[in-house]
Amino acid sequence: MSASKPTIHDVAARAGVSKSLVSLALRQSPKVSPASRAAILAAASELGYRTNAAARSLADRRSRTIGVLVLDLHNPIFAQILDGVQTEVRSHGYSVMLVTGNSDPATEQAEIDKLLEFQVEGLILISHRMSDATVREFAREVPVAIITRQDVSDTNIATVSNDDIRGAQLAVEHLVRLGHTRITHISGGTNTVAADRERGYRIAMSNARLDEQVSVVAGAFTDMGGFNAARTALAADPVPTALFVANDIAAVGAIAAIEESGLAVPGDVSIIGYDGMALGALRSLNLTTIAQPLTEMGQLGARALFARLENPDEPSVHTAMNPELIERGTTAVAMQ
Amino acid sequence: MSASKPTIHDVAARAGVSKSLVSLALRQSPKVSPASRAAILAAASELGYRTNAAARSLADRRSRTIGVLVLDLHNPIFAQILDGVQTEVRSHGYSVMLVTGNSDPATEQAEIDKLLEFQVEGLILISHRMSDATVREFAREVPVAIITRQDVSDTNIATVSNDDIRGAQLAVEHLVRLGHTRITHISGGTNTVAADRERGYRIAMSNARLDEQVSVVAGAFTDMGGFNAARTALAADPVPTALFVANDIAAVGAIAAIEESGLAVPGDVSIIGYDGMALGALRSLNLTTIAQPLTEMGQLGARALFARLENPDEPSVHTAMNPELIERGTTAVAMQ
DNA sequence: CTGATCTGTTGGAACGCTCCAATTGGTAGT
DNA sequence: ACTACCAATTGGAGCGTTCCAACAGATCAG
Repeated sequence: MSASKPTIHDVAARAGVSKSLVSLALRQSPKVSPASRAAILAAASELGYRTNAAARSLADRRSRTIGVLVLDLHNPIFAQILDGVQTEVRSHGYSVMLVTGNSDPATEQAEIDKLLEFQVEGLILISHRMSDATVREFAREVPVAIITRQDVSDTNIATVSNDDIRGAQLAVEHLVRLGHTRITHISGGTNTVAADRERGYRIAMSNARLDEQVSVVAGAFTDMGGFNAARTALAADPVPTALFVANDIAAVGAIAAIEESGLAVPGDVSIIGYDGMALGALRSLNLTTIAQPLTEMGQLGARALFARLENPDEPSVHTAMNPELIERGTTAVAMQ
Repeated sequence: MSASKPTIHDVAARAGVSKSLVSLALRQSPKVSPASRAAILAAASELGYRTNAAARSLADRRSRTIGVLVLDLHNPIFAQILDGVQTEVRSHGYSVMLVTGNSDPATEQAEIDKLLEFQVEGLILISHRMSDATVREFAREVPVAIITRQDVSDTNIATVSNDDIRGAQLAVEHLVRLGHTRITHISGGTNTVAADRERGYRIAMSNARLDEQVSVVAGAFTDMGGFNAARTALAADPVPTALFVANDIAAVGAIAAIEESGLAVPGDVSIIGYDGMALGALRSLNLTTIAQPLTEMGQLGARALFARLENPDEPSVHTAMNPELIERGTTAVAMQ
């Protein structure tokens, strides 16, 4: 009856059995007699016993835990991806240890170092800002799955992504079909996803023989990033008639900038985003976008990780999902 | 040179010292000679050594980790609160272990059980759906801080909240000032926060001698919850001229419902939300709301937890922040 | 009634670390 | 030269588990 937490020994003493039998009973071993089992369970609950995960993972040499890094909790699309990840991880009897590095590479790396110290058995990166070399370094210690990236190739890294280049082309093609020519791209910064989307924009513009209209304004994957970049874009002469914004959150910011400048969406300026975030579907936003199957991607990422965890010889898979145009209310036929 | 992870022994062998000295050196003890320190650091990095957190926390009998439960990652206000929590926790040299129970009490409880097995030294609940009894049970094991609730009183539970009743009154008073009388409340469900906001609504309506106009439609703290409830509210005859929606996310959904029914915001119907989420500030939403100092609340919650961690005799504090009206574009003078 | 087999149970070793008391080799004070 | 002290280092015990080999006690075949 010490003041500190009860251990397996305390339970054993109270139930009148050995610590080994308690250990067995607590893990539902079939070789414990019903009588002992009942006594042990009763003793455990009377004492408020809780198994010490640190001790267990030490003795067991496995933590049954997956580390998950999320780029940015402020963007709700990551919650959607996380839904898929959590479901899958839990179904395998593992726990998720979730961290975020606030889009900062150094913080991300520090957080992952911590996860590794906690002996996570695998790592899922839901977007990140670290260098490929850094990620490969981690992949030497545990299997890694990257969601939202397909460019890293390594035997111990699985990826799930959508084809951002193709998706961006879909966006531009949609605008071109509506008669737009002055289509400005608001980029998502200097990361690889943003780079791919910009590249898709350039390819599509070129395909449409609009090379001379190509115009890219540096933005970011945040609402303020989209807001500020849209302001810059609107200062151009002539004003663009359409904006392809690198992601949905930034697109919401861009809409704000347009409306603030006295122009209407989509009357004066059409807007198309990227991601397919749930919020964009609401009629008050009603955002035309290129959607990725977010939750499914989360699930597939986790599944790919467990495939390697269960069979380390299996090669890492790289899954590419199809981006899909969702036409809603922020794009319309070009005015002139 | 075994295949598995290097331990402190491997480092010791390689550096030609004892494991104890390695342990000391790795924890920056001043009593290690510069020469030994250098040799040890070199050996550690050559081997790719990483300290095993499970072993450390077992031996140390402390994990230097705080468990954080978030109600719902889909609502970006929790990311704002989390920012404050993370900053504060890190500044104390602790790590955050983040989980979410998807607004489901049973899942929340299971996740917290896991956190406790990992020997977290404290618990921060950023909103939750568990019963007070359950939370008190946890509080018997570790100090707890609840953010966004003030009703639980227990020596081992600190709370940080805003005065939801007062905030709701502010919202209604604002609408009344604008000349509204048919003010419908869209509630946030059956949790205590929603109950307080509804109570504030009723008090304010009564104070304004609008008892007969009181009308509450059951909603939820989600965009779809707000959307569906607003539809119901708009089916009333006469149609309300203003909606006080229980939180911002639901308010965004409510705006969608209003616009879909052919009415204008704020021309036909005024809307005011609650929370002060960052997204609402964008001109495209431009949501009038009652704001809480979210990030600050996160920080204060964590700070209150550490106060008790560092000095267990200190009584738990209950901090109430002031809610504040932020008048933006979704509320206007009543039409008639 | 004996030996084999099975069921339930047990103590000890190990997991990788930290802490502590003890030890070594100087260096300084008298 | 002897004690005293200090700085640097060490082995061992212990943290709360799990695993394993070993062991009692029943049961059963011959």
